[in-house]
Amino acid sequence: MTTSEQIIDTATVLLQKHGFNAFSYSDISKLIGIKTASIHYHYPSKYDLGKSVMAKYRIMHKMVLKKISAESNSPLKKLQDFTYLLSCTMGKDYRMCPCGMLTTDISTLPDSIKLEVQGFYLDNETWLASILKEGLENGVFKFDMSPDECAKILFASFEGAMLSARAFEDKNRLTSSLKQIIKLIQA
Amino acid sequence: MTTSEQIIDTATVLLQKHGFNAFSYSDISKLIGIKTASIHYHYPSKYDLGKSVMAKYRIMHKMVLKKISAESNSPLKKLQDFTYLLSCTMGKDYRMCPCGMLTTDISTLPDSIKLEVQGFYLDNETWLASILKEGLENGVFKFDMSPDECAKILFASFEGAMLSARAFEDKNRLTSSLKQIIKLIQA
DNA sequence: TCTATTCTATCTACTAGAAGGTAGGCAAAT
DNA sequence: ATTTGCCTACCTTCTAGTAGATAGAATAGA
Repeated sequence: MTTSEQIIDTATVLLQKHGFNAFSYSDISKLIGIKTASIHYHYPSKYDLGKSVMAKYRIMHKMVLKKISAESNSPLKKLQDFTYLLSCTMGKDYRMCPCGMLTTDISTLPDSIKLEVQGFYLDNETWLASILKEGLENGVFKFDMSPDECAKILFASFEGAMLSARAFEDKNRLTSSLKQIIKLIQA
Repeated sequence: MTTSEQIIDTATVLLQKHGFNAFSYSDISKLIGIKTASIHYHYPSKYDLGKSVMAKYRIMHKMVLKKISAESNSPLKKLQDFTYLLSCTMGKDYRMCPCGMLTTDISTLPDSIKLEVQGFYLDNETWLASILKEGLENGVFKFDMSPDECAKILFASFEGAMLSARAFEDKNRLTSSLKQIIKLIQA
């Protein structure tokens, strides 16, 4: 793995654990054994780093979504796979999804990062909407709104569930909430 | 208003707007025209301040919840009042609920604050559960889980909806999401 | 092929500013 | 006479970021 990849990956974890304004170049430097000046060489400003973190995260995330879509499962199973993905994201150290973290920090961030964050919301909402539409048509799901609207509240609910699990350091809060949310739209 | 109240109120807004690790005693001092040392007199450490912010917020919030409960409205109307309250919290400058902010920052905070944050979740979940139970019994609501479980996912969803509205700086995202979430549990 | 140059990735050393926090003084209120 | 509430002045540590040196790899020209 190249240094710049190591930097991105380390920054991603620190962002997920502590938030954008709670980690420093010094933290990264200690974790990967490199001087802060070297990090500035790869990512001149912290905002550059933040943008790159979200950009890479989006790409990786979209690949996983594609894989879930591609498998010949029922829409329900695909939705469950999605929530399982969130559960893995949180891991055992109560990491948030980076997008959730950056959303609280958003008033302190430049547009370059803001756009990546919004893009991540849209990536997920678009994907969820397609699954929901499929499930609505073949009678697996039932809801009294458009798939687009339902996708929005679903993704927001998932993010909120991660947040509350983090608050209590209780992963069961996440997994059980995710299950119950899905139940609300099951036919 | 006393100085310590002014400090709390200013810190509350800054917390809601930018997060715990993105405002300083200096920010507060500039806003209310007082030196940072004077803020330390009232709140020796930033953690003391953070705890007091959440404690006051909880008290005020519980008073509003009590008022909503007391009015002789249907459980549906009470739930709508609750979501209207969240909408007011967000205001026109996309403030998050302080509890949502502190939850992302939580890994950098002491137990004293953590407990207040968890308390805020429980305050809301308890209140929501009672409304949900009432509505379930008289047939206004319909969901296939316990009122406690439903309260958890409902509050998480609301927090998530605030988050997404903040990400897009779009209040309509909040209000419309809140409406649709309620729709999911309406009989 | 040998040499000169340029590029890459790191380092040391430094800066200016901001952070949270402390010590001690002072005037007004109790 | 003591407490309250604010002040000035200061401290230490951390922050993001810069300048300039260096060693090695890649590249280009003779």
